Amino acid sequence: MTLIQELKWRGLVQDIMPGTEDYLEKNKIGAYVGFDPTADSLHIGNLVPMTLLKHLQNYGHKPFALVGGATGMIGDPSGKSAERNFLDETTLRHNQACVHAQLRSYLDFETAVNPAEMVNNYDWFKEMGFLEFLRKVGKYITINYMKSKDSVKNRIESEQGISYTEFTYQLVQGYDFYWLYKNKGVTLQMGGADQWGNITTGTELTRKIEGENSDAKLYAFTAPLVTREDGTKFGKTADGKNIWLDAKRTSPFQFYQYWLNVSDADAEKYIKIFTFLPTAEIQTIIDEGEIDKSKRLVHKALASEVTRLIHGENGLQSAINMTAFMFNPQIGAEMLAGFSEEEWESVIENAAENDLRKLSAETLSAGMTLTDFLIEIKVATSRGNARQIIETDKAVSVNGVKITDNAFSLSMENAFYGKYLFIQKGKKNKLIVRIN
RNA sequence: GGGGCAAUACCAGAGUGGCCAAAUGGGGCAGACUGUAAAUCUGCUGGGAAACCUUCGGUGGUUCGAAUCCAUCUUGCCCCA
Repeated sequence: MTLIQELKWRGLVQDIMPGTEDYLEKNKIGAYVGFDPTADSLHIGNLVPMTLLKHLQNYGHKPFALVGGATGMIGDPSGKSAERNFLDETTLRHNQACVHAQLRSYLDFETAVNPAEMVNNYDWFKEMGFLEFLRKVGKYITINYMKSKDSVKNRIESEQGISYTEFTYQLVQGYDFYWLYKNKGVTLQMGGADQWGNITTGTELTRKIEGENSDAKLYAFTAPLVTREDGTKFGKTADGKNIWLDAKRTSPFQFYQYWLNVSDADAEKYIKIFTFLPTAEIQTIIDEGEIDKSKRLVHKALASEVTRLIHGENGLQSAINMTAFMFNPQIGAEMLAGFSEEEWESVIENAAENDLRKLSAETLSAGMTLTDFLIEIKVATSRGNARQIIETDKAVSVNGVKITDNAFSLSMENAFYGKYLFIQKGKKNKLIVRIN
């Protein structure tokens, strides 16, 4: 199987420039994707481009990760309906450094043959003046060409229009490709499907600058945008929060759970896209999963593999331990009572922030009703809501014991070691309250 | 500049003087089933233990009583010039 054949099988190819497949088979080349430094952590929406780079590297090509220090200062109009705000340079610099660090643990920057390399387009744009840009870049591309790109066309036709700055974005990104070609020998650009327009501007620009007769030929392909079967946006929790790669923002446990909870169809799709398991092995897992759906083999393989890729073996182990704790059907009063202080602490260490609450000892030792307690730890939004979940839904358990009386009184007596309370609301919401 | 229409809870959208905390659908939460699924079914979904209080774009009226009527303002849509 050629690299492109495999990537197609995995569902990672949308548009591809003619000749790319052959080219990648016959040469060892440099390939790049760009990352927007809009936050100080990447999120799983960035995982596809990262995956592409890693596949390329595994196949012997040299991956370049471009951090868009310059482009990030402008804003890509692709997929955006409104003009974006600028980021200031300090923030941008900080974000770049963080993104850089995350990529270091994902790609191999150390290997002798084809180490990954990090570049920042701010480095070649910071010295360039406006006149130079117009002469070097703007001269080669017609407005007509630029206008025809979907990202631009949509915005021109929309009421709010598009600023000159965002309109020019594609030239800036296009020049990146040219620059990397000239200075780093990069001949392939990849990205999400929404990047196709910007990418082709780059190949077009290079051809124009180098002249039609030169042998300058750049290649490109894009990956489809990843969707979710349930219609929600990929990479976001139900309440719209991003799933980050930074363990401080999204714990390995939450990360693992995200993958474990995707639909059956998505699990089969994602295991191909996001893991590096050999194709034959993936097929086996899918086939075996089909035999007994309840085992959720595909989900587990997907969640484990991806968590290991991002958080390492330790992160995965912590996620699995935490999962075992939080979703153990046996978990009840007896089991909780058997926990040592060390075990509680280790659970707390692995827990996601969402699953932890803090409460002062004074508040609790004064004694409080379950109703007030639930409001205090933000499990209930009001007293009415608290009564609803306690008495009507009968959904609340304290330390593994179901409580259906909203006047139930809590005090220090209830806390294990005077420090820990375990609260469940329904089947899926479990949290640990740490008294301090 | 002139004329018409609209604004309702998280969203969509009924309600056009009291029976309206406001139909219905979606979403959300919980329960049954299950695989920590999907589909389906059930309950709940402004606050308060309750009396009752706050809510139907803003303000001010009419009325025993207004989301509903009147005036005015704001915003949005449409038509004419």
